[in-house]
Amino acid sequence: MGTASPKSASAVMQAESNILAALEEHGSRMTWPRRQLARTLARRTGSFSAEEIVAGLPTLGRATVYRTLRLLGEAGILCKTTMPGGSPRYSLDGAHHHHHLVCVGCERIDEFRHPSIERMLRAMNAHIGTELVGHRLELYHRCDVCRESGQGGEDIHMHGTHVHAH
Amino acid sequence: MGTASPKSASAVMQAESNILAALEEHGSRMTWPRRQLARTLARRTGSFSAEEIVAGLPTLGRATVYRTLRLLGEAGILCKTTMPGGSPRYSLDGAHHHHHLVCVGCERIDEFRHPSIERMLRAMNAHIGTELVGHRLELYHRCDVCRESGQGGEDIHMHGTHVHAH
DNA sequence: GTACTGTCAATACTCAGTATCAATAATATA
DNA sequence: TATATTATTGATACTGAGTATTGACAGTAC
Repeated sequence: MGTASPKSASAVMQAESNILAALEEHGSRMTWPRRQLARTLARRTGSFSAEEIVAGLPTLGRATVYRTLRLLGEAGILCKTTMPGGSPRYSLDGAHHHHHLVCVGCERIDEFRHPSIERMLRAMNAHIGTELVGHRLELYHRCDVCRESGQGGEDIHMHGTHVHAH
Repeated sequence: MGTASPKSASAVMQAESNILAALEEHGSRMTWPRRQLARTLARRTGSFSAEEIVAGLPTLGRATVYRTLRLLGEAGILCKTTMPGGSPRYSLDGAHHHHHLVCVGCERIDEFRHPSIERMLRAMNAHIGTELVGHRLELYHRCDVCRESGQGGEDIHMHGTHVHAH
């Protein structure tokens, strides 16, 4: 389900131009702060918090970082996901419609698609009598790396956040 | 899918003793603030925010309200759900394992279960190679009442929050 | 009734953003 | 190229949703 190793130089460049292209298509101006952000995000693997990005780019204003992250979300190239405990994490998006597989150990976020999900949604659409307008689905797991190394304690509090344990 | 009308007196009493029983079973002391909270929550229909409850019980401290809501979550009788825009809503829980159907108009939250969901989860468990530890699934819709009355604009921003439009 | 310990209210704090706004920079146009 | 237009920026203050702390107090066990 993808590697945990750092991105190759070409993958980083690819990611960077994807981000810039998304901004372009979204009709946004190409500014120095946005280029900085694109460079920084393109290098990242896994997920990250907004504050990590803020801290890594001290020359940019907090508001600018948050604004641009929102922009990239609207441009469809960045996703905001919620950890079981409730804290938000961002990750770069690849494909179109997908859901997130979140490791509760290392907070790595992978995308997945599966026909069983679409099938389930169709069944639900028929089951409830009304017009479905959206859905949110996240699966939490412990990835191979984390299981082997014992990362990410068992004491994930999932209560009160409507995350169901299996 | 349930009525939007206020609860009957007996339903309120039932809900209230359910809450108190859950606290009891959870090993918590029976105090005046908790009884107040139980009374208040039992009367509510639909979903509510923590601050609504705080405002409605000015004799209780903010922290007490939040603590007790968390407690009730742990006791398995209250669920915290997230609206598409990200704001949290609480609702009293009935059955055991269920998911939430959230109306984006009136913020009413209903519970549902459906075999297609469990089937989907089993399929996903087989599909990904790792140990699933939890999931979060919410379906957003516009309920009949809201559709007829045109409640809840079309301008629900779902971007950047990883809520997928249908 | 006394001790023990859970719970309380008040307060200050954190985290994750958003609103405001004057200054500035990117693009469009002449 | 110069100028006009408008988007964007960074600083700052603010909000919403909670959590941590603490000394006072109240439930329960004995």
